[in-house]
Amino acid sequence: MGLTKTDLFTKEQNELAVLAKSLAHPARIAILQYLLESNKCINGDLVNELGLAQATISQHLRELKNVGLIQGSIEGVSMSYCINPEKWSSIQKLFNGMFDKIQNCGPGECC
Amino acid sequence: MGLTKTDLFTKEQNELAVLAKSLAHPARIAILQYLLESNKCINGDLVNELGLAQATISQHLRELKNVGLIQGSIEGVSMSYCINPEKWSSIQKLFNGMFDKIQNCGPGECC
DNA sequence: ATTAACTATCGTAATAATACGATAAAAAGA
DNA sequence: TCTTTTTATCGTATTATTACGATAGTTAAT
Repeated sequence: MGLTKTDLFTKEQNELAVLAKSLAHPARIAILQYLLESNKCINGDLVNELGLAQATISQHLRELKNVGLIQGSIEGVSMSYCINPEKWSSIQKLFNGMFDKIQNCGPGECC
Repeated sequence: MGLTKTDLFTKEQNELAVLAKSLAHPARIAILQYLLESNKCINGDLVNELGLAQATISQHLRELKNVGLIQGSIEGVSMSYCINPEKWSSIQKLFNGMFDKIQNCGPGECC
């Protein structure tokens, strides 16, 4: 046990969950917000900004990169990260596709 | 270690992360989608629908209830759950507040 | 009063996530 | 070449999540 039973769910449900998980930590939210403000950032910036250890920041950056929300390119001795605009737009559509499904209830239909 | 350092982040960052975490499991996505379709549901419906044990479903329902995304009312012997429309709308605004912050980059500004 | 139906909680095993020190690796500059 | 700067990865301790059986509690029906 303790293992998510992925095969019980649809592809969309798993995809939404994986993307939500990538946002499910305040450090990763902070990284994304920093990127949205500055357009690019390097690991070292974030170490100063967030107050977490360099190894921890690198780990969070990798998770965001794994789901495709950010991308990185080598810039001399450092690494430049930025938002992947296509993926960013697609995650927004995916979430809103769910959010928009709300319907108002008839009498006695809701709780 | 292993403990998220909540105090390093803003209230908004922590709030976004907590809400994202509540969506970070396919079973909870499935529960919400089922609620969006049917307007209400009971634990037993979901046990049949999802194929997880009753105790597991109940645990997921509790997490969604804890963040306020759903609410429940007693209906005879069973429990009727439904989406909390106010919270649903507020989470959508919160996420879109972040999603919408993307800006297009000038030349050489991105990676 | 007993039974049936349904849900919540407890206890617990298995797995995942978080954080960081230590170390490796790669590029730039002295 | 050697040092400096920067990032990634490994190893690991701690905490959190997931899943489920067992059990208790509640309401409705018999």
